[in-house]
Amino acid sequence: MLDLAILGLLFEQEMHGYEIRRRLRDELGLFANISFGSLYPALSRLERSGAVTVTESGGSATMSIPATGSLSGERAGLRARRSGTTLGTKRSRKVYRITDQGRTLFEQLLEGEEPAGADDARSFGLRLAFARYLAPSARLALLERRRAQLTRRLATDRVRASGERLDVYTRSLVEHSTESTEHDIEWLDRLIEAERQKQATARTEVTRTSDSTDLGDPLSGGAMTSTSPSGSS
Amino acid sequence: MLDLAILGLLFEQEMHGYEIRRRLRDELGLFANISFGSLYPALSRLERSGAVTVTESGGSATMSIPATGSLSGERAGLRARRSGTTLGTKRSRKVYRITDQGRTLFEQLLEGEEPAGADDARSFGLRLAFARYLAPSARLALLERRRAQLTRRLATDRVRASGERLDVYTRSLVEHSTESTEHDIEWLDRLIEAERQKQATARTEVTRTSDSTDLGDPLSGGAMTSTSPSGSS
DNA sequence: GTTTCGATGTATCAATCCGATACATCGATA
DNA sequence: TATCGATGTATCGGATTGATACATCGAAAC
Repeated sequence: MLDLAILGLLFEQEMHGYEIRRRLRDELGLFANISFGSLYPALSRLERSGAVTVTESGGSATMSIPATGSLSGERAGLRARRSGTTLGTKRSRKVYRITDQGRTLFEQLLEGEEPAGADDARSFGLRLAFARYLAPSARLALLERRRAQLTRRLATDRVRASGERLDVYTRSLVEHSTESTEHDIEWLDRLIEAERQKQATARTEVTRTSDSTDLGDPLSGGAMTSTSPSGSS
Repeated sequence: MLDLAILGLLFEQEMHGYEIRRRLRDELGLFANISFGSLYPALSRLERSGAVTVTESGGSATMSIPATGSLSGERAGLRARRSGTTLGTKRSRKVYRITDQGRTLFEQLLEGEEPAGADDARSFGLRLAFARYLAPSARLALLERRRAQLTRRLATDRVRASGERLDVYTRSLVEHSTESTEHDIEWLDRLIEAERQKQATARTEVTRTSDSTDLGDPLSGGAMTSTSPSGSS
């Protein structure tokens, strides 16, 4: 979940941890205040699995990681920075760069089924924020999966609202929740419609190209059309 | 967080774990599918802290807990039920009952400051679902705290929306999020207005009673007026 | 000039929550 | 009588949070 967000940000440019947090907060809006207690362990996970590489910025040249500990000793890195790397350059920071393996993982996570669980809104919002990396058909599938999910929720919400034994506040809560879900579905319908439109015009313009199936490289198709703002809202 | 939900449900009647989950899902709607991996540990916590007492239903009389382990051995309870309590009565279930200490804790949690963090919507929704247990002034304060919270969010969202460098999908996401927040604020304004109205009429009807400050027993005042539905939505 | 303060930057910890899984019983239906 | 789904309690690993710690840098205050 958080891995997807990190890889998505690193997809276009390398970054250090603090900036990942900042851009998650300022640009995405999801993860209003992502905790460092999740961010740094997530970066460690991704590094261990080979999805990203880390470069210790603090020297002048592109020196590789000084191999001292790096994850064996918890506070070893701190000592090392205090004693050795205080050569008056810049502040010590770790710059993360995505690998080819990381790109593959990113695409798998992005296309994979989203969890139906508690914070589905976050999960969907995150995927939508990176929807430009999806193939048009996968993008449409994402929107329609979300629509179906909200429709199911609406059904159960209506059942709950018809359950009489609710006090004023709980009832207002359920009713407002229902309205919000309806609002979300209308928004999704607009997105789906715009997406269908875009795909139709793209098909007639190109007439016929490498369009057989949506498999293969999920990039190329989606990233190109993302810079053409046509819709209104 | 979950403790508040559990204590709120147990406030009116005793229940066993499975039913707590069911009512959390069917009535509140929050905690769409609360996990047993959080529910049972939470019940254990509450029992350890003395907020609830547990009664092993499975015998005919109101026998107390058989004192065997109860939390020393992890799988001891399972063995005990298999060997000893298979006396052909009912299914083994643990009925939880709130204590006076638990009621005090519930009121503290309900009136306490809600976290400004990630899932503030859940936190607020949960408190609103139990708002009938709050004193009128505390109820109003809850609504206005939430309103201020959403107003702050709206401000940062607008800043984010004015940041140009957003692709189509992210921009749509931010705009929809802003609209939803505005919708929420309008809803809160209706609730606040209704609450003010209710308090005003209550004051003129009673003319003068034990109304000095809202301290003391948070019950009594709130629970009485909850059964008088006057507003529309 | 120096102290203080807030932003930048990395990192850990305890507590909590979730999803998956296991096990067992009950009632109904095949 | 076998099977299946609902009921019921429980644990485990993994992910996330909020709090906290520590350190450096630039600028404003004194």
